[in-house]
Amino acid sequence: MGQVKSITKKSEDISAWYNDVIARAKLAEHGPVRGTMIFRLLGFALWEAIQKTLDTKIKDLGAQNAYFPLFIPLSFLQKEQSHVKGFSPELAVVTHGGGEKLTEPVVVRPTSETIMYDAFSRWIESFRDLPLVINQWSNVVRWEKRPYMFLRTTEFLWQEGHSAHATNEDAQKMADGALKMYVDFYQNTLALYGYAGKKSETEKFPGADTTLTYEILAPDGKVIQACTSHNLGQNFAKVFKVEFQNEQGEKKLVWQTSWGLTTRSIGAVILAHGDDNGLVLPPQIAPLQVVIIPIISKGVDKDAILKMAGQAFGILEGNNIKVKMDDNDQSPGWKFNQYELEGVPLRIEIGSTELKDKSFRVVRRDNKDSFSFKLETIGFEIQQLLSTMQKDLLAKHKDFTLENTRQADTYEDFKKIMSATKGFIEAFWCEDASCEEKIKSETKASTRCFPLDGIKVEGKCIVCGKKSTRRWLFAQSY
RNA sequence: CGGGGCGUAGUUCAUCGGUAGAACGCCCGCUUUGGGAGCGGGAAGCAGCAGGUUCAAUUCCUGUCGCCCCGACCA
Repeated sequence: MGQVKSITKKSEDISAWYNDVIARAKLAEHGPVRGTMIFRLLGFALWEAIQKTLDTKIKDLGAQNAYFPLFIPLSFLQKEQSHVKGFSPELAVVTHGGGEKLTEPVVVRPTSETIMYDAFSRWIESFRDLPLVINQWSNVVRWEKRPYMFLRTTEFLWQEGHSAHATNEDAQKMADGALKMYVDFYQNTLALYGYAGKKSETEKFPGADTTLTYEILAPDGKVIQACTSHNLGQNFAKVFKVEFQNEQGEKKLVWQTSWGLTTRSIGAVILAHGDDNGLVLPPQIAPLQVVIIPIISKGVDKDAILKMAGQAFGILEGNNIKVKMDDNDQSPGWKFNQYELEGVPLRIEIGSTELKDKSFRVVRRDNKDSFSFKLETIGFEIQQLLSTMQKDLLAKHKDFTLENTRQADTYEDFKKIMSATKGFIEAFWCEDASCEEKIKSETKASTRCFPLDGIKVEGKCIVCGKKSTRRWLFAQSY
């Protein structure tokens, strides 16, 4: 029996488990420069699947794709004060090019508001040019002090949507719409439950009036900011002079939004759904949904088994299911482990037993439930099972999230929860930055958001006791 | 930038003053195939880099670079 080092148990050390899964499932590896990441085949296939689904939704929102340059003049970033203040600590700055010192340093984009809106100011002239909704798929660089695979890398891939509108109401609708799109995507495609809400003043995007977010809970009780959607107001419009003439012929500044989702989403999927055997992929984004494993032992009709496997393959492929037949000569046990590691949602086994009663043994990746299907119905049954599994994964993550969302009415309770189970805490906060800072430095928990569906109630700030009108969500973040 | 750890085969590590070894992986052959199969053969290394000590350095010392983990920053 060959010895294969198994991955660290998720419950033992989630960080080691996470790194093991990424390495063993060949999702990614570290690049030679700190904080950079090589997306290997499976890791990039996941990103492609995300892109494919999300790109359609983005276009349904009314956006069109474009591409803006990687290099931005430093002066562009400096135009919006809070923007440059927010980003300057993590900028990669190019000072030399072609062997010569550049007259003006250029930065590698940390985000593209500035370079896009410089162009917008030329593109937009009339109210007839509005709304302008542009999306770009790109990489950005933010020099991270403490990188972490997928969740926090110096270079990451994302989509960034940017829009300009005639009114603040239109801009807010856009920001709301983008967030709704992300929530739908996370829940129905990535099977990840979370809280949608508004960021606090200190947590919002540098340069935004308001920032919307979707916050996802990982198994260790820490929280992942899964996306952002900003109402930028006229902050950038002012400095980049993005103006239009309205019906009355008056010059007006546009109202803008920007919104993004990154490769961090892959990290969230790994963390939330994975188990001791490796990845568990929601069927909707699994690059491979079903693997067929013929099991050929001596004394059985190999050709008959392969024929059966081929029939199932044909039917599934005809049903647009992403299916693969693995008739390589590794042992069945090796294959079982391998595909479980890679998170393939369903596996079909065909051996002597199945050949005898003309059935297919089907095993679910997430809970190991097994089924026996006949050839006549296998297409339908597998379709059903994939959709059931998709829903079950979301339900499971929702249950987990709700179980780990607690209310704390005193700072003592708050501290207790944060040092024990962690997770989300709903607590009253006066919305004063100093109380927020105190909580953060003492408990590592920051405000994650004020939930969109949060209700207004009377309460007292858990730190200072001042009047508060609503409960905010707090958590430690990744 | 603070605290800790580590740089040796593709990977994970062992060796320890006398210039290298295991496991897994990989390649070839035969035998196998219901939870990481067996046997035989094989390829694979300027021991991160630069100095120093020494007859001799992967090993000891100094420096340097890089990476990983833990804190402050962040999608």
